[in-house]
Amino acid sequence: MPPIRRIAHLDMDAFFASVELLRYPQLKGLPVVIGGGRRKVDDALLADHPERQPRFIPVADFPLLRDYVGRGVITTATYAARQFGVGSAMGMMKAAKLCPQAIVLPVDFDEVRRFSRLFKTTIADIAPLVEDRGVDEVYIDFTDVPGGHREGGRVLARLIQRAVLEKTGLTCSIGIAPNKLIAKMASEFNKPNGISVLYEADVPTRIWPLHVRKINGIGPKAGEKLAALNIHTIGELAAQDPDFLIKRFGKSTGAWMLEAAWGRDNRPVVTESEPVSMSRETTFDRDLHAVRDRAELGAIFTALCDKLGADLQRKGYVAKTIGIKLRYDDFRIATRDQTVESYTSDGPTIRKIAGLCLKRVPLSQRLRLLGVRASLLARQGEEPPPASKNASDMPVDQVNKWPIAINSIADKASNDVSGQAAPDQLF
DNA sequence: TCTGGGGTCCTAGGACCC
DNA sequence: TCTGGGGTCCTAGGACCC
Repeated sequence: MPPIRRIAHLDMDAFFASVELLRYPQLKGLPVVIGGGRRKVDDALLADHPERQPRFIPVADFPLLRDYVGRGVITTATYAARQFGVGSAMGMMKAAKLCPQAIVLPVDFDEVRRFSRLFKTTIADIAPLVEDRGVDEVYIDFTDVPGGHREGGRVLARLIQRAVLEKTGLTCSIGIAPNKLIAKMASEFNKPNGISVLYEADVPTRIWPLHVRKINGIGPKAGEKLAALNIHTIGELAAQDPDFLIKRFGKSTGAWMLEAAWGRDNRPVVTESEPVSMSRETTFDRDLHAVRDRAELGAIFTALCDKLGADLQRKGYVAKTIGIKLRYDDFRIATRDQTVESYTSDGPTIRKIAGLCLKRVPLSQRLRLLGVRASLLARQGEEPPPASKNASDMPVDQVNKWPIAINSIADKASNDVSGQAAPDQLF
């Protein structure tokens, strides 16, 4: 019989905000939100205080949420700000209404990534099986780590918390359970700077009372659908008949939901994985029109393609499928993909292919966001040989003669903006 | 005055091949 | 000639996560 698994989920506490508090300790305990603008707030602050260090800048000099203008969402809020109902993914303007006195700082991605690497290597030095789950979270397999089972994993978790705090000055919360699914839920039980240990037998008492939305994988849509079926808690979900769930959610989702509700999950902790896609996208300061703002859009488009190419090259990948993503002013999303014969990581080539994608999408409506995506990736120098001969394997310059759709859609778009150039000529 | 940017995975339909 | 599977590749959209 295999030994019981002990899987930990570690979540850094208010990560982005905590990183800023290291730089500005005078803000500790105050409502602070991170997010929004691309403005160099810090540069401006330091310019006003040339002789002083960040930690001596008076609190009164920091920008407030009430004065914030522009688009964007909250990335992280300090616990003091959360008291006011402000939280991750909330629009800045809505947050400003709830907590106008909060201090707002932009995300410093370089700094966040530096601390992310630091806390992850610190953990890996103690327990080597670490799975990356984004910038501020990891799963850790305690099962085969010496001492990993003591007090159900609590001893090792404490050791890791101490090491992370020593190396980074940051706190984290850890849940330890028989699998990733429960560990993820458990890590939220004692936030911040907490540890919680769960066993299989704890599922009915600790997990079943929770709302179904606490299951990692049940989002707004599934949550709503379950609510409409009068299923609110995980325990209520666990009591359902499998056929009932399968009938309403499909074979795989329905079956998975029931397994999840019973706390069953045998996914391994995976330390290495290859990227599936890379992308760059940007939301404009104001909605742009394909024709009327063509120069601005064209420049943004080229810059996105160049950045994507640079990303691919820096990471040593090439791509065979290039795609675009638009978000219209009404928030609808359109995507177009094109797979070409040869792999590329060249900005201008990406731009050429993405330009063809753009011709296949309606452009009469204002745009809020433009994005470029590379997929079907291969490591540079290890590209698999071409497989078959078909239309989508044509060389890039021949793809210009793409037989359908281009003209019909371009015509439609140009009709909508009569008297002006057809959008497809702009890119 | 709504709603960022970077991802993964799944579904479903059509083309094409055997 | 008709019918019918299965498998793979590609594309578009959508749910979900951090």
